[in-house]
Amino acid sequence: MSIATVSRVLNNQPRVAQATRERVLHVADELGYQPHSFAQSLARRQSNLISVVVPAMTSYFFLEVLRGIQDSLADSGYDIVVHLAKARKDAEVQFERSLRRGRSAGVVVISPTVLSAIGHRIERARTAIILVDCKHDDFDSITVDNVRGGFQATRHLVELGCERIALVMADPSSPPAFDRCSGYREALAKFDLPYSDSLVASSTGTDDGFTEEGGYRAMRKILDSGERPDGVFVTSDVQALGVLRAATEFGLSAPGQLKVVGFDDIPLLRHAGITTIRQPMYRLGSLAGGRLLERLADAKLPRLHVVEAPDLVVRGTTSTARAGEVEQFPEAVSVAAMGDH
Amino acid sequence: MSIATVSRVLNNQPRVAQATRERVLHVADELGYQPHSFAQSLARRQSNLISVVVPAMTSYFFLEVLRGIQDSLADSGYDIVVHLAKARKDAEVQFERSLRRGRSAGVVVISPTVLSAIGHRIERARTAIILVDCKHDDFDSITVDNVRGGFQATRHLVELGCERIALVMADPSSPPAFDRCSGYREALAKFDLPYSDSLVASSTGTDDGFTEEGGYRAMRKILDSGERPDGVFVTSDVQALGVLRAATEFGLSAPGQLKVVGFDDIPLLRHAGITTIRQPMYRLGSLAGGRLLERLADAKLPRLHVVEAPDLVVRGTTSTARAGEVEQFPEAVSVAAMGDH
DNA sequence: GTGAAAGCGCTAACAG
DNA sequence: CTGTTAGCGCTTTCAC
Repeated sequence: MSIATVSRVLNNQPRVAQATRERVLHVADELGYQPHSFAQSLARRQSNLISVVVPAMTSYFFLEVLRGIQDSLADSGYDIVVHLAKARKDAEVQFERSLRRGRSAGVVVISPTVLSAIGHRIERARTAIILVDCKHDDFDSITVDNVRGGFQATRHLVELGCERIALVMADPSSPPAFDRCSGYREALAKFDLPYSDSLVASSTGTDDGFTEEGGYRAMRKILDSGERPDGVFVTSDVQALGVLRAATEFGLSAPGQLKVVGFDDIPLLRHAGITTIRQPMYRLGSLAGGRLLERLADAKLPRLHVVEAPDLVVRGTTSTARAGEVEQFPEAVSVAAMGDH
Repeated sequence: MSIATVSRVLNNQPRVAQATRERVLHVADELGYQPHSFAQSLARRQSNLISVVVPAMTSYFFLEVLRGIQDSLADSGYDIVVHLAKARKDAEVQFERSLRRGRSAGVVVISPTVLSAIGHRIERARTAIILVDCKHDDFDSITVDNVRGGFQATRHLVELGCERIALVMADPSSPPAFDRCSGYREALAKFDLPYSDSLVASSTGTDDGFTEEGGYRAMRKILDSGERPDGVFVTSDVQALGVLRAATEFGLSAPGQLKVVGFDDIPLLRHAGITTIRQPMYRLGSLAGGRLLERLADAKLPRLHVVEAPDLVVRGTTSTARAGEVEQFPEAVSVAAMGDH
């Protein structure tokens, strides 16, 4: 019984006698033997590690996406190494590390903060790479249609009769925030409502401004300037919390004097009754994991850009009818596959 | 210039001429050379991977703890592999995998769900193991004093004049929930308040009952039975949300007719104004990471059991004074070091 | 100071 | 079907 035979059995290779196979399996089980994955990787010239690079945002978004990735990779034999990138510069370092030193088979990069930091460096990578929540022509990406989300939110406000619709956005350098803003402007244009700079404020700072405090300050800015919007689209639920706080300070309550639409639909915040645009976070993760597996199996696959559609979820901040009950308006998912350039 | 010399330089070993060293460094940098970590691990007979086993709870708790671990390990050269244990049985499998197949240098196991599932199996491990949020004599552990937290919460209610204090707890098989309950009973005893089964309800199900729905159902049960508590301690903020919802349905508002104290102090829920017992989640993680590093450096260290003290944070559900403002009553941290048995 | 050589634990031809 | 023989890329004695 040679070591080679054992290897064959453990890897379910054909040319082994049934008797030998059983004997090996039996002994291996008895000894609690586990192949050394590093040695395997070295000999096979392929890793069983997949890196997930995420920004240090303490957000629920990351958690859900990670869950999706993890689930989709559960039976694949790959283990997941998480690289939390604290700062922007850190993201670059983390990425390089995960790519080279860690010898991952593939990498999932979540969120645009990271992408913009990595920039061109990302291009020369030979590993399988999937982008989540950010887009780049050279890599597969799984994103949410933020423009459409912004449009839906704004349209909802228009349909409710709002005529002075404000926008509280996060740091404009964050692609999702920027895109949601674009949707807002598109909707205004489509419904013949004027765009006014004084109705728009962006919150910056920690987590690209996706914070309660950021939302609060941005809304204060608008209100302090004397503007009195009758509706406001906020680029995240967390910020919407701050917007509501600012509104309350000015004696404005939702949905009466001010209708508010957020973005994300964070489960933990459902009780707050914020009308919002739901992102399929878990799904983004599982799609990314699935695609990574496909690409790992065939590196020559054409680039795939999946764009998931967000849903409007109506709650208390825009509607008094059946308060507490969740109405949904799911829309179809659009997938765009494009060949290489 | 041999491969051995290069290895020496890259590992900062002494016996190398300065000139050679610089030349190697220069070329390495130019080529963007990165040592293959698997090969290193194999040759050195030691891993650079640390496994973190977490329950699949979609909770903020895990995220914060992970952040703490990650930060404390940032400059150590270790990478983190995350093992999400979906089900209880899964936890065991994940653990075995992380321990053997993955050849981790060390493991951090978060949360008791996982521990109870692993049980005795964990004992024969030779790897460095740190437990977070659960305790076992054979391993280092970092926990929060849940009994004390439960006591503090209940005492706070007593001091506010409550005489019929209810308890809404999660699945009693969850150690944290159980301990918080113990603290509740201790406080009742100390302040000469009778304990009544009809004032206690536990929520079970998903995530060990640490859910909004779980809290809602448990509170409904108490209220439906005709009990009219004037205060309630809930074993988590998420559950407290459900408790408040149930109370509202019965026309009880906080803090007027019913004072509510939760547990956790989840940042995302601060706006809800729930008085709560704060857990230092991030700190648990960074302590765990730090301790792991210590143990990795010296396996013969005596067992260390760190018990962090939680803090009472008074908010709107128990106080009308200065609503919105956060008062804190931090208490000292207690650390208990015990030798091996 | 530096190089040659022997593995680390496993896989993958290549013979038998 | 099974054993032998090379490595995978790096570290580490042990000579020189």
